Amino acid sequence: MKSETRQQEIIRVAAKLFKEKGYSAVTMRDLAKAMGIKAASLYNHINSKQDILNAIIISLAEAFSSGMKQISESNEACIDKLKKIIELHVHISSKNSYGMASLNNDWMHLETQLNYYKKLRSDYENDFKTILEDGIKSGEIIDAKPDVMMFSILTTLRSLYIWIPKKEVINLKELTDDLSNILINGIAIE
Amino acid sequence: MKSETRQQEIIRVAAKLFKEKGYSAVTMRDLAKAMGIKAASLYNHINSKQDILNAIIISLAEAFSSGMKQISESNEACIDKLKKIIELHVHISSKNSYGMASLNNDWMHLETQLNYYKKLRSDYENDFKTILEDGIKSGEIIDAKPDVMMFSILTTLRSLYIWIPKKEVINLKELTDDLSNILINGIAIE
DNA sequence: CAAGCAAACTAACAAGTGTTAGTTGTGTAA
DNA sequence: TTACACAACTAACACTTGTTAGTTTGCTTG
Repeated sequence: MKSETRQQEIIRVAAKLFKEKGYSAVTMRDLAKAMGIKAASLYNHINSKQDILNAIIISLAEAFSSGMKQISESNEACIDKLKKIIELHVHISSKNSYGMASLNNDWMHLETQLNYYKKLRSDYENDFKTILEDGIKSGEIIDAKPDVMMFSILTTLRSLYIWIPKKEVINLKELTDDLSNILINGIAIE
Repeated sequence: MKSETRQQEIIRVAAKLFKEKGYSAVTMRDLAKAMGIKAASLYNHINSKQDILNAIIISLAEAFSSGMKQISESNEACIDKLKKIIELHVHISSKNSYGMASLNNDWMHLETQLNYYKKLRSDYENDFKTILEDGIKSGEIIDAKPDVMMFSILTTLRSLYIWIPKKEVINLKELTDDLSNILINGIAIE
């Protein structure tokens, strides 16, 4: 059990601050104070503020990509794939709710990695839409506009990072099931 | 037909910039350039950068509050109230998608108005939850956790500002109906 | 003990920040 | 013509920003 390096610690604390105020509003002096050191000392462990953002966002984006790859390549029914996607979001968002804030709100401040991030995101969305389209063809889901369905489900999942930490106790399996039920079957009786 | 004042124009252009990069990353010189003037000239029309943010956010938050007041005080069925809420979000988000970005992402940069904003938001969410609870009691909607249902619906509605401008052409009535159907009845067959 | 190294420090920089003061030009009303 | 308000300007301010250079501290290992 190797413990966290100082660099990982800085990135973790940075993600927390970025969630509260956004990347641009957090200064290196803010981050240093939260770490209990001086701003200049941060540079013994990281190369730049920008690199911190890269580390936070890209690792998360890649986690979603590889999760989606596994799901989309499986032979499960469309509805089951959707449940797996919900599970993926709940899982990642609960483990790293701070980083998820940057992924959602600060991706536009990426520089060298911006195009890579955009590619990962659009691939993800295309896979998602394909799953829905397959479900419509196979008669598993209603014949509504796939992009409206995707928008509705995906924005809910993308906002989990705001909501999960607000719950005092949280049973992730239960949350996944509740969300699956609501997102897939709706909230109306009949 | 009184046309836009210079102040309103500045606020409108600011909202557009805030949507792209967030409040903190937009400088007064950025805003001035977008207006075709020098930064100092902005102060002939506005008091401070902070005041611009206040103007954008508070007017929107109040629009939602008064919309919700009308809906929650009506005698309609719960499901119909929900449809009205969806309509409210579609309507405001389509009219002011730039400002909605600030409302969602930059509210924490409010200063004097922060507590007022938070009050409006929590009142709004309480009214929303009450509508859901009433719907459960009256047997209109399923007996699932009201906060999970609210989270799911509300985060979708709060993200409309990202999505609406991406559609080339958009029929707002159609979008409202599609969203109502998906959010209320789900996407599964049966 | 000596050497080495990781990780903190102080001091400083050049650039960028929101904002103010005072000035200039332009169109309109007296 | 004069007067005046409006809306732009230039110049500057005090402060904050990310980052670098060079130095010190204290542990670990030969």
